Amino acid sequence: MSFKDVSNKVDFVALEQNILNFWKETDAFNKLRQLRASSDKRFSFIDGPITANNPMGVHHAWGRTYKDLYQRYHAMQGKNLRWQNGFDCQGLWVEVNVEKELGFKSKRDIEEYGLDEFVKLCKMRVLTYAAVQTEQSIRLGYWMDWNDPSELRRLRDLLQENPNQQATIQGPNGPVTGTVEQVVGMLGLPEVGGSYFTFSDENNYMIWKFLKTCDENGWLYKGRDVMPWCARCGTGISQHEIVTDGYFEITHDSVFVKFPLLGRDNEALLVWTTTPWTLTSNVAAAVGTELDYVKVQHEDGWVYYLAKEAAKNSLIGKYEVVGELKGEAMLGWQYSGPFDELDAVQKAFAEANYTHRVIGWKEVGADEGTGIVHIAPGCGAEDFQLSKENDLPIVAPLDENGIYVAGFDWLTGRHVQGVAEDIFENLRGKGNYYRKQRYAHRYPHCWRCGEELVYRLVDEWFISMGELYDKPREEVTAAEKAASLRYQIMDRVEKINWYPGFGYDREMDWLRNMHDWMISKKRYWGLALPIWECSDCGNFTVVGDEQELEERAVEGWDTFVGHTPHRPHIDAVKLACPHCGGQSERIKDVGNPWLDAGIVAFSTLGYRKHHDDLWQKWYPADWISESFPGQFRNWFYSLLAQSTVLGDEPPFLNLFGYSTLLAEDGREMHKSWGNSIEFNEAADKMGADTMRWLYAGCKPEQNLLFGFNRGDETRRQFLIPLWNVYAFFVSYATLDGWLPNGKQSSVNGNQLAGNGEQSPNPAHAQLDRWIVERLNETTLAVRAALDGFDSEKATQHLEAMLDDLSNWYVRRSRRRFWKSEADADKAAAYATLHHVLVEYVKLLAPFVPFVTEEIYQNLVCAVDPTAPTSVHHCLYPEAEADALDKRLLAKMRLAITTASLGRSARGAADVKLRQPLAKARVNVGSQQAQDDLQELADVLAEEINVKEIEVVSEVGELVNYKLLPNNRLLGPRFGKAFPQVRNALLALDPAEAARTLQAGEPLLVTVGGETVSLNDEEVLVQTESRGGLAVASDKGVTVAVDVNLTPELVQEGYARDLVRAVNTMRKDAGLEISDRIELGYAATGEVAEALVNFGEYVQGETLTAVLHPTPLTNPLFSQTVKVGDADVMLSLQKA
RNA sequence: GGGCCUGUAGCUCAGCCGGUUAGAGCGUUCCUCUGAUAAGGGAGAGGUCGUUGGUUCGAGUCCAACCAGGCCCA
Repeated sequence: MSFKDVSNKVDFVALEQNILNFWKETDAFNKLRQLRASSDKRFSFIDGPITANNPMGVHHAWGRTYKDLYQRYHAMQGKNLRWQNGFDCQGLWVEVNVEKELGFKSKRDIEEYGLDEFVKLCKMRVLTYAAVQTEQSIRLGYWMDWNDPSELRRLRDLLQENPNQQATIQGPNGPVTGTVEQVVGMLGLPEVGGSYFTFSDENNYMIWKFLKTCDENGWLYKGRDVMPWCARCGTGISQHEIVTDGYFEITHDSVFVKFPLLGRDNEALLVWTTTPWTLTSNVAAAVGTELDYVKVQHEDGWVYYLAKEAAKNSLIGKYEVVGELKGEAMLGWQYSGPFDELDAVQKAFAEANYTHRVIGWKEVGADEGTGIVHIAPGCGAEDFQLSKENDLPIVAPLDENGIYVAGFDWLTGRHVQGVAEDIFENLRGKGNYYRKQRYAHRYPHCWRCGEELVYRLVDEWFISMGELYDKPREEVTAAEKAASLRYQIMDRVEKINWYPGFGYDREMDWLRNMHDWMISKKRYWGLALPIWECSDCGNFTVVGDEQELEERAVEGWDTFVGHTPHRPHIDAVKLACPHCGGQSERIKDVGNPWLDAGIVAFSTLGYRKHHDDLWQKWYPADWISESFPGQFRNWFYSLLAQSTVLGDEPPFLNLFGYSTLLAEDGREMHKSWGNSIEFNEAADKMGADTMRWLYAGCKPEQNLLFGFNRGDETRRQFLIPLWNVYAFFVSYATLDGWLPNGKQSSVNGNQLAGNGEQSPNPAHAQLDRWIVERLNETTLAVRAALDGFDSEKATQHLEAMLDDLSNWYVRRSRRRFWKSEADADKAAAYATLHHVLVEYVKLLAPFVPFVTEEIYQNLVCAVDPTAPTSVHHCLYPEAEADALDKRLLAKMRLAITTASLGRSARGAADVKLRQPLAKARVNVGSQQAQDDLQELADVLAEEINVKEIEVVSEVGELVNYKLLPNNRLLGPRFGKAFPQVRNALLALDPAEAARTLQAGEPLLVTVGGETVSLNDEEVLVQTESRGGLAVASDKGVTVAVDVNLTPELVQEGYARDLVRAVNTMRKDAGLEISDRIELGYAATGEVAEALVNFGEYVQGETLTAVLHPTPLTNPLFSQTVKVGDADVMLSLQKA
């Protein structure tokens, strides 16, 4: 048994591939599940489903790093987990892509193609990308209960062949059989295992149950509203979906139009609109009742009315103001509309017995347009609202494809996009046209296909969110709350911890502002809304599950049975109307996809069938995590809303959110901008561990700038130093045949004396104890950070630990590993470094699962067959906070600071570190610190390369003393008199005052005739270097080095230069670290003397068996190097 | 229009309950160390802390207004 050799050159990407194979071969993930399955400690995580519609991106990898990190962390605490990933499957996202693949332009294409086949293609696309995303997630090192990707592809192919053929898949408790369609509909069920899919029967039927409950509470209704509408997708876009991404700045032709007033010759309202197509549906003109209007006589012969402030920007040509009036005076004025000749207009007006008139509206302003607003209740949300308040008729011009319906004469059959010019022409012909104007504004677009949205009058289905009461929340009564879902959700939000905290405010803000939830979509691929509407009486009824459907079906059940609850098969089922007995048909709409995602806290836990053993056990989730943007109104909201309807507990207890991933240039990633990085590319070039460490270490609430430069930096800063420490350990341990637990291989027969963990050298024993204390300190800090979902802080502690391990512990201990004697000191060094590395790697395992597995396999498994087979099966290290040796930690920190200052002081004097110096003087404030430094003097001497360290309480000529008031104490004590105290203090002689305070006596100063006493805590005594040469100070420590060189010191410096040169030559000559050499040289003067006086030292440091004062005759390697001012010829060969 | 967030070095960001001379990383210049080093260390240059007021003995930090940018909602 021995450690595997480790190269200090490492290819992390290749390493990760090996580890992936290792996990696969050893079935490491399933072993972990088994190890934890019977634990009564649990960590319940519910995955927010990823849309299985495209390969995943590096932004998904960010989120998945958090998900994997915290799941692994909790698994390492012995907890049982669910390990279930989720795929979001239904909705327009998928439809749009399938349409694109088929080259479809409109909904009609889909209907002609056939719903059955279209829906099948949607399912197939989901399976395709679920397989891809599964593979990518595995590559990231994300441990989940993954489906075999090839099995998903097999199901997809079978589905394509024939959905009705029989298929069998292996579940955890045996095979599951059914038609392919049925089997696909069962994915994610407990008896099938693997990821959940929101297109599953269980997910859909669970939503039915939810909707039925809503209906029973009276919260489900059909509403008529004017909504943003995508004419291409043929569907309404709900408030939840209008995201700012959908708003683009574009320029439209806006138009000024005359509305001639009835009974006033050549007098007209001047009206402005940015949507000329809506003029066909004009019903009223709105004015601000308090706004000032003017009547102007224009040179064109017309008299116009418009807002006073708007006149200058609206009118062209010469005009004269002939009157002023308030908007209120215009109320009720009648005018002839711009398209009164259209049948649709005449019919609507006749039915309502109405003529165009002026109404008042408080929102009207004069900043834009003319201060008279064209109102078309069939074409605008606010217009529609006004029509209800003012009892106006409605003219709705567009069908669902954006085509003018019958009754609009020459416009009928034309598409809304592209009629603007013809409308202008028509208005010109009728004399209503005034002028047009290019107008740039932010206009909503379809978030999926990019088409400009229009506003259209539609029937849609809504869940009522309840009234928003005009009073503080705490005053809302129980009865009011019972009637308002909004407030019930808010109560759940209170019970949740939001990370970061502003998440709470965002969610509450959304809940206060949200409208009723529009849940219908006039599309094909999605939840079949379980609403059956009677064609006779118009009443609707909601079906709560598949049994109820079967019981109530009066027709079409045979057509449907055996299929998943999707269109078109579900549409075949007819029910009897419970009100009139007539026939009810399912409404054609499908559901909003956030219903699909929001129900998973119930559907994936078998709420309907495994209520006690699964749902009770895992609900609510301990933790969920998603990217912030959008989710407050989407997933977080839908989870909350649905769980509130169905139960009393919040669906999750802790929510962790993170921001948006951007490219390294700070912009969004776009393929066309060339700044986009695909996940596979990042994994292949950067490596998963690098990516994960980068993600884990960033600030989640801030946007993350991601790219290869940052990846390189991360690798360089963390992974490579980690690897170097590991490679260092293994190369020396192998050389010495050292094994943990006192085991000893006989690789080279170099027996280590003693198995004890304690070095007989007190300084070394202390160093060993220190690094173990640092490990314990880090363990406590990392646990605390991760318990609060703060991986950023955790990585900071872990990086600081590695820095101490690499740049202090190993550097300070190197010689213990080099030396040829195998003694107890060396054994202690090995035992300590091995222990610290192994435990440190366990701390790191949830963050960087690959490299830690590699190191663990070698440091532990290679030499201990009884150890857990994977680092991820281990328990997370623990430490006792009370047992920490804080004294030791502070002491070593002081030494590290002091050494750093020593190097800095040398740098200031421009004396390189290899040149030994006679003395360094160190000053620190407290007696304790002085004692500590005295004890560590040998260490410091070596670090700073001086012969002697003198710890002094004063460094007189080297530093200036400076007195500063301790503002924190003296500010509050003296208040307004503080500046006087401060001045009095500054007037004292600093050196003398310092001596007084150091003697433990108070400092007396006179302020305004009064003597006040200041103690040593109230006055800060600082030393600062005087004039800088060879002195450095920081944090109350001052180090001064003596730069006087004696000939002997110079020679010793030369000797060290020579050692360095020879060792570089050894390396260049390709020698092993342990090879012994003969060394020849040609040198004169001081260098030659150095080689005589320090020959033994040079030989020892370079493993030189024989030193020849002449060049070798047949050297393996030779070189001339510069030492001091002289050239020295060096040659070496193997001894 | 309302709400939230941000503004600190060339870039990315720290900066606690207000308290001493505002820090780090990257980049850059110079120096240095290295038989674990694709590393590491030291130093230099680089700042009207968005602007203007206010509170205070004292403001990067608290308050107000404004400017600029972002997000959310109208």
